[in-house]
Amino acid sequence: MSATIKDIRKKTGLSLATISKYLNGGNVLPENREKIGGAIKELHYHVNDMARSLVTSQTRSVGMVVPSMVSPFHGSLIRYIESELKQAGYSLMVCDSMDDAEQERDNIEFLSRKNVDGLVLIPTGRKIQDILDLVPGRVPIITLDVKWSGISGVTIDNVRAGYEATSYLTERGHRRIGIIYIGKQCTGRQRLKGYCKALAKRGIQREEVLEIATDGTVDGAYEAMNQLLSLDRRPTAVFTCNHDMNIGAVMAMNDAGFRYPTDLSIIGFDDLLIPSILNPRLTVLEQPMEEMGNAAARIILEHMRHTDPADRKAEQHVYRAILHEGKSVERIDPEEAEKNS
Amino acid sequence: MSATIKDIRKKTGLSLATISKYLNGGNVLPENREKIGGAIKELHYHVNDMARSLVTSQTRSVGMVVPSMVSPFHGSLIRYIESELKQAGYSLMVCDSMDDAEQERDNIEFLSRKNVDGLVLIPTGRKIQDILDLVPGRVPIITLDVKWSGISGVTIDNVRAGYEATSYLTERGHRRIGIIYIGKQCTGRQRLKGYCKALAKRGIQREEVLEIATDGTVDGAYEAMNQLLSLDRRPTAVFTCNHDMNIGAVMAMNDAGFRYPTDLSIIGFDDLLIPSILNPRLTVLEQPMEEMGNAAARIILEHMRHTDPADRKAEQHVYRAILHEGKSVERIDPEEAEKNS
DNA sequence: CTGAAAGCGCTAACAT
DNA sequence: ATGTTAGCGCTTTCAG
Repeated sequence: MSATIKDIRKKTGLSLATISKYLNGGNVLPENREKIGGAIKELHYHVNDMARSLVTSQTRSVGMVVPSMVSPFHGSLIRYIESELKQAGYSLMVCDSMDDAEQERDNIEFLSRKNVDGLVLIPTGRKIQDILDLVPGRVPIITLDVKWSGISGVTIDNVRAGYEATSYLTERGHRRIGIIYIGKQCTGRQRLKGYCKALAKRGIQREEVLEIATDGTVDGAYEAMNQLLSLDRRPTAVFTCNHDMNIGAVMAMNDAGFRYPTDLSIIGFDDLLIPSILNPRLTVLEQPMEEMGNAAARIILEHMRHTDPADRKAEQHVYRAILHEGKSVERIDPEEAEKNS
Repeated sequence: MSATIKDIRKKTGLSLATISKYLNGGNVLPENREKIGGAIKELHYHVNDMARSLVTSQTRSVGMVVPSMVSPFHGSLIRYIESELKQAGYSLMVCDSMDDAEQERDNIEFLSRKNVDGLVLIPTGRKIQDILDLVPGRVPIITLDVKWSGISGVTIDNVRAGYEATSYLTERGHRRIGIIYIGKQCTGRQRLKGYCKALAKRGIQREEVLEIATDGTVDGAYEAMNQLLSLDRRPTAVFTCNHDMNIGAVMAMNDAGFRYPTDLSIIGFDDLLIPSILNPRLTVLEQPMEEMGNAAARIILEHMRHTDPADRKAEQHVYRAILHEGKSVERIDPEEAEKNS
């Protein structure tokens, strides 16, 4: 039905090799180029990717595994990656892990079996090696949002982000500051680290009850926020460490009848619709989604160009989150707050 | 490197044909089944999809085109579709059209060229035929959210949803009701139709200034809401017809200093985090995302099973949106409202 | 039920 | 620069 290179051979009298070369950007005489180009137009010829795949062992597709497609944070990254890959002729196969490590494993295995040429992972927090074992060594893997040593990845400087968010609060008089972070992931733990650094700088003692590790989901943060709100000595401010957790935390406040910034200040993460739909607007650390997505695409493309894994040098791209000020943080008098608590 | 059926032939002494049959569920003697099964385990054999594709002309992948990956409405549908397809051994290639008809066209073309076995579209509103011409006739297409005649699809009863949303408002005394809908899409226009029906039932005159057609984006709804808010005779309630438009409308209210439900009542669409993070909670029509996603997956799988397009009968699956009550609609006195306007 | 053989459409040596 | 040829790994007639 569809034309093949044999049809082009018939039309041009040239050999399959020459036509193949033309198709793959090799050296072909100008006059022959023209002949072939003409035949291609005339016959509406398109390379048959399946045949090409069989011989090259490449599918020109990359797989992507995300914890949850419903989160605009992931959706947004997918968008930019997909767009870049498409331009390079690569398609993107996505798999949703439903915030479940088991599923994540299966997804990676599934995509490997689908012969993707590369893999972009936004890990849920699982160990590196478990995953690497699932994927043939020739298939490059990169991570997004999370950093895995020895593997290329795109992240922000999470310690810094945590530090800046927390400093923003301490500068406004807050001393009892809650944090809701992802415990099983370096990203979350680094944001916590930044938080600790900011406290230390002000000479504020850490308090375990104020630091709540969750799984990073809306529900997890909902419970975490409730926990903080039910404390005898409530924090005057809370730092939520990702997009979905902003949501859970705000929902918990709504349900418990607390209002920000009057009852409690809040600073969140990621500027994707949520902060700006809220009233008052949420103050957040905004990640450069487009840059991160584009970078991820470029890195995986680069790695896929090197068929020999030895030629692929792991590189970390570290971006910076920018504080986007809303009206969710109140300036308070530290001593006053201490008395009231 | 990886084992092939030839290796299995060597191990079992059986012919390629028999092994292939085994792989594809044909009739093979029990003892031979066992032999082959054993060899497969021993050699860690996996079918090479690329080789299989070349001869069957099937890639076991389906393409999906969405207006925007950032919207949880689309993300959510993708999630459920992907999950069902994966179970059936199909991968999902997604493309984001960035709310642009040009891009949508390119995406469909791109996926066709990637030899997807089927296509799931959430159209932005473009004409049917333009798109059908881009895709080989053998590739089944279905739509989601939007209904295209002659093509299978999954939707909700939009007229009914529009009617119920609007009736909910009229029953609470509202007579001047604004609507922000998608103009270029049947989905939006049907919700408008339901709106009109509900007005008519109450004997309320339609007013053009209250009916604003937009492109369905956050920004579009933002402007639309501003337009409504600046009217001399403002509506007492507004109906926003999809997830992203809820956001735009609420943002506009926030920015203009209006509060719901006191200054204005609002009823929205889709229950995906936004309604419940808002305070007061948004009253919305909730679509059964999981059912819709699953249905879409089942339909496209069914269509792909029939290699002859003639065997595929177009079917519409119509679900129902359920009103999920929040606190964004105020009960008012119609006559009082009339006097004040 | 099994085997032999042809071929899907393309790439990549290798020779010219 | 171009042509010849041999596969890539699998499915699928067609005989037996």
